[in-house]
Amino acid sequence: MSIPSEPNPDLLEPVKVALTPQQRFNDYLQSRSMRNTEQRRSVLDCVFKQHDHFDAEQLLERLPAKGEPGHVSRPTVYRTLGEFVDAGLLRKFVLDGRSVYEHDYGYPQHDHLYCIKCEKLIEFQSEELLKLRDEVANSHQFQVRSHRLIISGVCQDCRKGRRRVRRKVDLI
Amino acid sequence: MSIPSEPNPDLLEPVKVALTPQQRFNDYLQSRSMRNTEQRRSVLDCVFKQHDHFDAEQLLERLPAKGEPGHVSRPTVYRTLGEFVDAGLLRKFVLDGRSVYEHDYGYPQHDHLYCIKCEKLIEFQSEELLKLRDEVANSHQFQVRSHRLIISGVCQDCRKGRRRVRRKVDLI
DNA sequence: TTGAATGCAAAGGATTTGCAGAGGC
DNA sequence: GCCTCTGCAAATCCTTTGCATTCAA
Repeated sequence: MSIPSEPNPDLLEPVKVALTPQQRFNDYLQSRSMRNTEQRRSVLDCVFKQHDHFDAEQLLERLPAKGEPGHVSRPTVYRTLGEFVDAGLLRKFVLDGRSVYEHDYGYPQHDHLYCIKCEKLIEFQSEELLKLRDEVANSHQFQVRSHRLIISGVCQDCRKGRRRVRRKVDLI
Repeated sequence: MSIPSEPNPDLLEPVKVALTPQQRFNDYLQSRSMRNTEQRRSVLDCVFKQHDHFDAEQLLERLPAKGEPGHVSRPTVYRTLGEFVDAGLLRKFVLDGRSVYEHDYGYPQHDHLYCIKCEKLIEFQSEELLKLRDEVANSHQFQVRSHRLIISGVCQDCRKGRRRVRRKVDLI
């Protein structure tokens, strides 16, 4: 399953979708006469096995090691992640100099709080923000395609916990 | 002068500040026993001569060429930009894989519309956004340090003008 | 069979670093 | 004079690319 069934207060409600990510990706491949390879299947399974944010490096560590079945090389991981973004399965954004990916398909639009101490990403949804975004765009005759809001600061846990680590430069 | 005096509808109203960027940077240097070098002066003048967004490459092109007085090497430009960010003179954010800088000192908080066609950045201010940001943070017991909102799309000029260029991946 | 996909090694672009010499204070 | 700064060259990090080989359809 692609969507965790355990209730988790940190996760937003999944959106109802007709197809599994696998089925949707198959459609995407067929529509472009691309091939359903073992590597693409392996990466897709790995990506949708857990719901979290990850970068290419983390995905590589999570995939089977070299020599194991299901192993995928670094260039292919990068290529495949780009395909998932194109296919609408993943969204990509940049944090601290590297690309971070998150589930898009079957998951609602949202934005993030980013803890500069523990680097945790906390998701939140805001209708109001969308309205505000569209109003601003309208007033500039600007046609919106997407937006990205990241609020940086210190999360609840890190405020309570050990002393705060000060960084020289914000990461966003 | 650091703040342009010509009225420009695309610029927000400058904030009243007691010191010039030069004076403020001198204070910063002295407070850290850092030195007021010709290179730092040259970069500072260049950066505050015009109000716009720029990256390290563009700044290098704008600075005097190698051999000319006021020339600054690439590593020093990078080092100096970091100091300006620390000193609160500049803000930095990442767009399309490179770091972009803009005036912070003497300039009000704002966010951006980003045209994915002509790569223009349009500034806007929204009290409402700040309120919304603080509400969201509050509800997560999150201590805000900063935020970054970029709305991507197509600007007025590019909508009217020539046909739109489609990109494979959004840049934010 | 045949074009698409993979893995390797190598390139790429932006940024950073080690270090010897230059230069503020 | 001391200690910071600079410039150079080289390294680093993340990501992409060229190309011969492998493989799905």
